Amino acid sequence: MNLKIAIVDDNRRNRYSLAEQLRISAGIAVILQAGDGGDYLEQMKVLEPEQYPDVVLMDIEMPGMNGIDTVRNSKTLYPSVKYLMLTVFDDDDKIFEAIRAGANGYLLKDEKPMAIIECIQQLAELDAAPMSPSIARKTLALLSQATLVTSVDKPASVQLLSERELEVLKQMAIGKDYKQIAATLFLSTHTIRKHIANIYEKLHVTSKIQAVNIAQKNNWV
Amino acid sequence: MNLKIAIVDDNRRNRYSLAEQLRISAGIAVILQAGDGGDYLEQMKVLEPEQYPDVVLMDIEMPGMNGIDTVRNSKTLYPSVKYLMLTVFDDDDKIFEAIRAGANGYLLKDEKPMAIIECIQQLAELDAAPMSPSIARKTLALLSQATLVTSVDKPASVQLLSERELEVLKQMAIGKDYKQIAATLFLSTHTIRKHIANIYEKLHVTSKIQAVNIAQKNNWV
DNA sequence: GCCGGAATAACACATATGTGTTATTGTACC
DNA sequence: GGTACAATAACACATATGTGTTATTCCGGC
Repeated sequence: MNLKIAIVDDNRRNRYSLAEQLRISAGIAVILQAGDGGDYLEQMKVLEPEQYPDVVLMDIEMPGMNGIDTVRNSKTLYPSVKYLMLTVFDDDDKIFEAIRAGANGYLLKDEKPMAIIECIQQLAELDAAPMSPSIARKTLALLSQATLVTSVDKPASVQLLSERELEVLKQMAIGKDYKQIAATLFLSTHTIRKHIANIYEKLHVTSKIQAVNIAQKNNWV
Repeated sequence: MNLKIAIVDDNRRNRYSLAEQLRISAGIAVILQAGDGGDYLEQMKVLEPEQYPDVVLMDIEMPGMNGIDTVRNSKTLYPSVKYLMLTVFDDDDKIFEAIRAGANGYLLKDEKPMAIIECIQQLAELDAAPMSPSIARKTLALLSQATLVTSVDKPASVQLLSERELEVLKQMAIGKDYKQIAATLFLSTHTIRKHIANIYEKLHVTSKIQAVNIAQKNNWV
């Protein structure tokens, strides 16, 4: 089989011990390690498609680009790569966000190493979706509250703001600062500042909160 | 531990072999067997609460009352009983319906007996939600199409923030800066800054937008 | 090929904001 | 009478933000 695995975690110790365990317990090769999302995407850029990892173990809580944004970004670039989220918390919103972003599985970090290995193999070979049972429970709870929506929407004509500006506005709305938005969208902070300045001019406001308020009132976010 | 298990399946052979496996592999007692939902509910009626099964293995496809309707009906009567659905199909709609009905776990019938036993124990002891990986995958797919309906409610205990802090938060929410809030509330900007710092600490956030987002989500403004 | 606009990027400066610390006052509770 | 706490106020410092200005690249339309 010879699986190719990547590990993204800001804690170097975690990465190494996990990589070591994968190697000795299952002969699985960790072909790429990164300390945050930006780092990971940088390293992916120089790989040929046949070198892509089969499964990426992705920490959620990281400085710089977090695990969820990283999955969202890379799912469009590398749709065949599967992501197994690792987290210390089992926070409802995070789980939902990660799933929407395209995560293929969701494990708690204190899962036994053998269980993690098994999940990696299931994910890679069977196209299954492994979850820690406690995560699965929350997933069910979320689903039972959810209403299936036939993907409605498209308010369409928000031609006032450009696509790019809308993206920036969405990031602002969830409380990110310049640096974080820049990291998420792969732009410089200078560009983000310029976009925001343009947004303010178009909306006739002078601060983040005012802009976000207008966006929310008009259902742009 | 001594778990009490019930099995509901229209195929007598399935019931017996499953019961036998539970008994010899894990010493788990099957205290009740039924061939369909009506049968199951009849038998439950004559039991005292302390005799209720801990976990019920529930087939979905059955003549008479099917597994999903059975769970729906019995969840109101016996809320403490947990249901582990067993099915040969992994049909999307069925999964969603079963979850809404109150199923606590969802396994494919061709799961290895040891895996089923493990799931029963996890469900009973840890209050977890075991799922076959392929079911989990479909669950994720459903969730990613779903829109969370927060079912609102609970303004109630906003004792977290003081009255004064709430006033300040409201002013923040409409886009005022420190000076404007101070002027509106006849306070010094120093005081406003202190209030806001306290608000951040209580809400575990670090910026206006994040604080306002929480306030709006909780209907405080 | 040229033009205009959008997206990108950079620099500089004045303000606003986030954070740590300290202090005074009023008031409710024991 | 003491004390615990909310509200008020102030200071200092490091960052984040708002704003003005300039420049390059890419793309669609004429």
